[in-house]
Amino acid sequence: MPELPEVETVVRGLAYLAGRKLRSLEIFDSRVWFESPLKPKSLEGLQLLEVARRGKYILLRFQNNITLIQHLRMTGKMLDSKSKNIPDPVRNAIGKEGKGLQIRSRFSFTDCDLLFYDPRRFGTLTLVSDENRYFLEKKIAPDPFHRPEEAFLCFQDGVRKSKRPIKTALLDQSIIAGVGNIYADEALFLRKIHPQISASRIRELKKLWQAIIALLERSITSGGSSIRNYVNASGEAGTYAQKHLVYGKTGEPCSRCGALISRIVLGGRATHFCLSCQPDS
DNA sequence: TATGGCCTGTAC
DNA sequence: GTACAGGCCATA
Repeated sequence: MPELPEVETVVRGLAYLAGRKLRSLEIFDSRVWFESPLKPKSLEGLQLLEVARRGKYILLRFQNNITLIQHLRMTGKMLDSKSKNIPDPVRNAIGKEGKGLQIRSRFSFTDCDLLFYDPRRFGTLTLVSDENRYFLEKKIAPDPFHRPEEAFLCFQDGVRKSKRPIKTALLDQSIIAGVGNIYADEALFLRKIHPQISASRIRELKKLWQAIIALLERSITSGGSSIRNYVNASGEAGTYAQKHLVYGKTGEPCSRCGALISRIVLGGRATHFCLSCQPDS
């Protein structure tokens, strides 16, 4: 499920689109467009200037200060219709969009088509003329890679004043943008922090921050986690899932001490940790 | 601050 | 059949 490294991989995979003109944007499922203040037509004929990212959001920046903000949520994918290894359901649905199939939207550029494929329909497209206002309203923290100093201060502030379990705080995008369930569990394991400890009690926040950054960087290098159905724009899978130490390892021996990995539910999310390495106090 | 709902494919 | 996957939001 796309967290920051997976989204970054997608963004890099879409960089080749910069400079092209968008002929049309078709929305086949109005659900993905529900919160957009501008109409798809306002993009027609505009040049795509760059593909960027903030946290888990993909930013398609067009002329006239118009930005298409995309969130893949759980199962969203951006696929080039000409790519050879796109999933069969997508290939079979090309040309039949909007007939109950899972292609939710199509971007027609001057010489290629991008398909927004999203079986679970959680993903969103939002067209705005003021990017900053959008993120301000959503309370999304600064991006940890693009604005590291501000992002750390925001993280420090948010963690210090939250009494929620630290795991829950790490999933809060107003505290740190881009961390999801996988990297939250992995980061807490690396720092030997029990996921249920109150956020405000965590010391050495700089070390936790650095562990998260290092983790995200390593995953980006591997092209993302590719757990379940995540793929990049060409339909290729990342390899970082092979390096997970606790996520999805319930009942397996801890790579550090051999104790069995535990699973609890926190904030409604599966949480994996080593009780021996991450003591409860 | 905690919970349920949104969704549908996949694994048991 | 049923449980589960989880990012985010609305609601209490």
